[in-house]
Amino acid sequence: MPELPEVETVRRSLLPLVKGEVIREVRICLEKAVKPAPEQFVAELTGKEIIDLQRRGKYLLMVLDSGQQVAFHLRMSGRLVWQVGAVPLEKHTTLVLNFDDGHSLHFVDPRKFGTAVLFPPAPPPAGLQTLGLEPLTTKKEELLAALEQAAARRSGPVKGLLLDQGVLAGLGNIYADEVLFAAGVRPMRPAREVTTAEWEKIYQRMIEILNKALDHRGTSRRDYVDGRGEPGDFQNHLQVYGRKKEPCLVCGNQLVYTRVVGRGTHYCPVCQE
DNA sequence: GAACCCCTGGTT
DNA sequence: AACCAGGGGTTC
Repeated sequence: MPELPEVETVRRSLLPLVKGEVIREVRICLEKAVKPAPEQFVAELTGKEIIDLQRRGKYLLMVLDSGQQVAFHLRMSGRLVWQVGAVPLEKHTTLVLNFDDGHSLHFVDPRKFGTAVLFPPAPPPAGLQTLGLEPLTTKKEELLAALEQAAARRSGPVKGLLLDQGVLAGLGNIYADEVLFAAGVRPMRPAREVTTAEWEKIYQRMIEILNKALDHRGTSRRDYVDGRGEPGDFQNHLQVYGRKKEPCLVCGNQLVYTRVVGRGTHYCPVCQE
């Protein structure tokens, strides 16, 4: 799915479009995508005005004038796209919000993993409550302390720590590989053996890469587009992700593709140790 | 941790 | 036909 830069790009692109819109009609095409159950979901949303869009980790939070929020999670293949006027529903549409002025917001999700949770009355998604620190807005000292502390009580690979949303909110498989390459740290290195100097470097490279990815409006490999349906551009700037067995752009040696914490993982055996 | 699950669709 | 995929929850 969309990782932090993609979800944030969706948020930024949608906010000026949906802010102030009043929900006239809710169409649920996939019942399991929403909470609470469809009847209550529809009843609670209809007539409400969208007053803000926020982001926490990979969650997009739609704030309503009732004080309620809808927590969208796009998972692997979800897209939230703004539409003007009546358009035929795209295949795999799971949810549509139709607004008073004829505009609408379509949730399209081929793999059907994405969710929209209205809370209250539903409880906030568990993953949202236990979310870790925001990479871009947490103070450096605080974030580094949290990373090192988490690393100290963990036996597994450093990549697993960077992907742990309860520690750090928003990195996914693409950016974890990119950050570790830029920092010169192998993804399978035990987290507790990563030195303070290396954490510092991981932190710096992570900030740079996330900001650059935001500048390029995210990475579009397959499904990802922003709220206007526009793809991002950062796929053209990836250093290792998706380049299995191709030459390293820094040293020319062949990149390695392997499996770490169950995820396909790219790294350079020369540049990363 | 690893293995499997939720799904569809693209690639080998 | 088999395997893979940007996520994450559950179960050993």
